[in-house]
Amino acid sequence: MINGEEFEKLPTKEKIIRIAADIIVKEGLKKFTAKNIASRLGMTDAAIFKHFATMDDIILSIINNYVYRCSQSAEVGISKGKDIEDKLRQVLLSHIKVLEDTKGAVPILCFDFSRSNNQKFTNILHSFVKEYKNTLSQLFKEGQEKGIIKKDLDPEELAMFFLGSIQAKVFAKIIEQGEGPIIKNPDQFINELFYGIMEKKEDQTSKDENS
Amino acid sequence: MINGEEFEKLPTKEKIIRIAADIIVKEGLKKFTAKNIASRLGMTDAAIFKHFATMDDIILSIINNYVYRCSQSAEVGISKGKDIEDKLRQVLLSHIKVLEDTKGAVPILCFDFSRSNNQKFTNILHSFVKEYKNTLSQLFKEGQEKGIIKKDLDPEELAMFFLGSIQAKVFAKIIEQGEGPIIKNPDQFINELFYGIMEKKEDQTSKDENS
DNA sequence: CATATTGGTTAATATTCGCTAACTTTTGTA
DNA sequence: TACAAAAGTTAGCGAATATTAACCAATATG
Repeated sequence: MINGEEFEKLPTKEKIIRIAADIIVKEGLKKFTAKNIASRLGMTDAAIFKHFATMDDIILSIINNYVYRCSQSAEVGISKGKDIEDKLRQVLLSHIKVLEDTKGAVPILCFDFSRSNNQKFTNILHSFVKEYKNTLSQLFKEGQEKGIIKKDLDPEELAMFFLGSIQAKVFAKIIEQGEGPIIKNPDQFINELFYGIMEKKEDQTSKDENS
Repeated sequence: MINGEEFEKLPTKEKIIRIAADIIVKEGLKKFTAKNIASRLGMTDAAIFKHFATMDDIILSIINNYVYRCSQSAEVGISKGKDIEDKLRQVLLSHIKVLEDTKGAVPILCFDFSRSNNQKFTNILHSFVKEYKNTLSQLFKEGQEKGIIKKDLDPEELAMFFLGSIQAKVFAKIIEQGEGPIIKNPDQFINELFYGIMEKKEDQTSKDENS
């Protein structure tokens, strides 16, 4: 279902979170019910409420869980990177890693809950997107100051373009109901993203962007 | 609500379709109920079933209605365009027009119903995406043959990239809950899409014999 | 004018959902 | 070992949902 051996070892509460996310990702919010979650666990729906007070609490856990991992991955990426371009690359690679790990849950949840009228969810998600956008656009700004990123681009729009491109990949996978990873070749994907925004380096052109 | 004067003149059946689409786009599938639709029309929920046998039939109407417009827009674009690049540009411009007209309904419906387990919906949507993808990738192929599009790019992936980029814009608008158009500057948007894929034109009189 | 159709109502049905209560089993630990 | 807490069960409540039936008013059409 989600992993197999590893999954079985998890405490029920964690299993519920993962199954719930899986249901929302693969079947949509309408199928996110106590009964559906419980049946995948071989339990009755009532047992769910021994672990979560309400169904909304499950959603909150999913959001916090995944949003947290995604935010963390950005910090890790920045600390790992040697220069601006490398930092950006690391942030994106980490992001893609979480993305694959969670099967695209974050963008899908953002999309679904942005349309729910539940203020609690949308607030968390909006501040996540905002924060993440700031992180990226800060890197873009620094890159522009150092002359490696084109100066005529708006950092904020660039950040949304990056987030949007990732969402686009998730979208494509869901539409095509593909089985493999969301982004097949992360390095190539990042190169394509960078292609339009990086200032051309005249010297030492070692272009590895062939497909 | 949707337009005002014009809207009032529509037959109830058409009103139901538009309101239903609006609800799904703005509030998600979970809020798509007979009662919600009816209340916006000042009717009771039972009246809905005088116009549609089942709720699924409403969804089918929405999908067919919007998908048809989207497909048509592609044909119009191709017939309008003078050369490959122009055809592509026209197709995208037409697509964006429908997109704005329907407030992003098509990509959202594709996304939502791809995750519904209703085979009827997904079949229609998948064949739409497939067809639309073919239309675009055919244009890309021709463009590659004529040497105006980079030859190392896979036409099918390119097509999905285009569709994905549009979806990303819809995504961005929903996340940011913006009020204006989904794509503020269509020409600029298309230029950005083209930037990475078009063969650089050094000058008009290149050694290319296809000119 | 007569009347059949259209489009609306209220009331009811079966089903599903979130959630609780009461009870039982499992399990960690004093 | 004793026993309280944790984690399950069944049964059921109240609300919401899709859909239908029975009824009624307007309206198009013969």
